[in-house]
Amino acid sequence: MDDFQKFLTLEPEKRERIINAAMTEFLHGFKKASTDNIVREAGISKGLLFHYFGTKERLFNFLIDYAIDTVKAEYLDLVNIYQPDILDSIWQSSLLKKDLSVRFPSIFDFLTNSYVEAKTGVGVATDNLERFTQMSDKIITEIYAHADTSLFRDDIDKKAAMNIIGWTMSGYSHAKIMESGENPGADARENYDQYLEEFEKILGVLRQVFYKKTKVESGEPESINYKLKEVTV
Amino acid sequence: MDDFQKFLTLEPEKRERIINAAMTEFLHGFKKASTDNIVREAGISKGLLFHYFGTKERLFNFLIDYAIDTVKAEYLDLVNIYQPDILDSIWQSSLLKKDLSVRFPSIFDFLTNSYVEAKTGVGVATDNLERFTQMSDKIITEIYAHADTSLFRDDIDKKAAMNIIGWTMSGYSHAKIMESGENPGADARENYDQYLEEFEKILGVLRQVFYKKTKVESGEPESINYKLKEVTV
DNA sequence: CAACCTATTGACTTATTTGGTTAATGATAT
DNA sequence: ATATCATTAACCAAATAAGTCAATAGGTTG
Repeated sequence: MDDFQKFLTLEPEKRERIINAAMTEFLHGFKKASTDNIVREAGISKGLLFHYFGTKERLFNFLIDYAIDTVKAEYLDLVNIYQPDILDSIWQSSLLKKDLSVRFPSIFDFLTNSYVEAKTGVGVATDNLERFTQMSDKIITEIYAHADTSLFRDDIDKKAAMNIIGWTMSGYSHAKIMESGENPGADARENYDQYLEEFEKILGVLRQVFYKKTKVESGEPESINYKLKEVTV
Repeated sequence: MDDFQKFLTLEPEKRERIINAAMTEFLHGFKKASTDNIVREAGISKGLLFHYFGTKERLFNFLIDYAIDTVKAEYLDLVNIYQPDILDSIWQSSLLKKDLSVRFPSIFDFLTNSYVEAKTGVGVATDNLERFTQMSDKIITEIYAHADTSLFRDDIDKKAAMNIIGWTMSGYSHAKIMESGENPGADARENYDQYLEEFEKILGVLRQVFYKKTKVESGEPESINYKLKEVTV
């Protein structure tokens, strides 16, 4: 809404350093966040932060809008909701999410926590968050609605199967993020190959147990005929 | 270690109200926790809190020890690590965890976050947390070590299968906790039946896809021959 | 070099919050 | 009544809060 022109024309590295410092500090609630911590973490002076944003509240509202716009543009809009293979669909969205998390490590948690706080605590920027959450939910719903359930074995509960797949993916991401959080510094890109490799194996097992058997006659069970969408990695 | 006798002989309801208020407030870190918030949430005066615990730091250390002892006595010690059926094992531990979470809603997060903070932040009570975490890890390891992998289908990666099962369980719990958090008040016990029902269905699907087919000739695939351990519900 | 402009600093202010204290009060049993 | 206990709420000095502003750094133009 307002003009944060001066801030937005900063060199991207500095800009995102400030954004990440602020989002991370706001993770534990608006009130508990300290502007002193933000500027220390971002490596800028306090005057500069208030030069750009005026007040702590305007900074917070800017972050909400920025996070929403970013997640929309670089995640929600890129998800292919018409992908009939739910495993491919979730795999693709996990990749997108991971890419975004590398640039903005706190962005998803920031939005989630802010939404929870907005609903329970003091009134901060509720409208945009409410709309955004509804939009996110709708996209997830659509992904599941467009899933081709005929790919699944006939004898299993399809809803339960899709839930299990979803929880497995988020559980795996969560475990991996936890793990990488222990040794910071050159971690993300370093372990990324191993990460993808493991992830694909998990995916293969899910495919193996939930999908109908393909009519491939090759003896190796490893080689299953599917192609993963190539996404910016 | 120290004598918190006076506090521990309080009426249980008041005692646990204070403990829960404090654990919840400490969720976002030792420094950011405010004793004023704790006493307001617990419904006691500030003088009383400091009468019992002396300093904020002693309160925190007490909470760490209390949480560790409680989780050990009411969770870790009750888990049957010799249960060969990993699905039963995880199901049982999920029930125990849920029971403990009803009494102390923040206890697991409190320990997890405090451990993370202890390793990265200022030095607070690192020793006990380190030992406790190692003990927890060891038990999880033992559960998986005692799992009878011959129950699994021969053609799937057993490690991957067990990971998927674990993530599914934690993912389901997490989703349910989120959901129940939205409408507080008489929620836990109310939705508990439905919760168990859904949970059992999920469990059934996992059993269906990961386990070897049992030689039951009954046409209905719903009726699978297993018995869940009865745990205090 | 001088003049100018914008980006940036960090010491500063004022108000609130912090952890912690203490004198007074309420309650209970002898 | 009195002694003993738990409990309170006002209080304190120190720290921290958000926000300000005069001064400076750095670059561009003349």
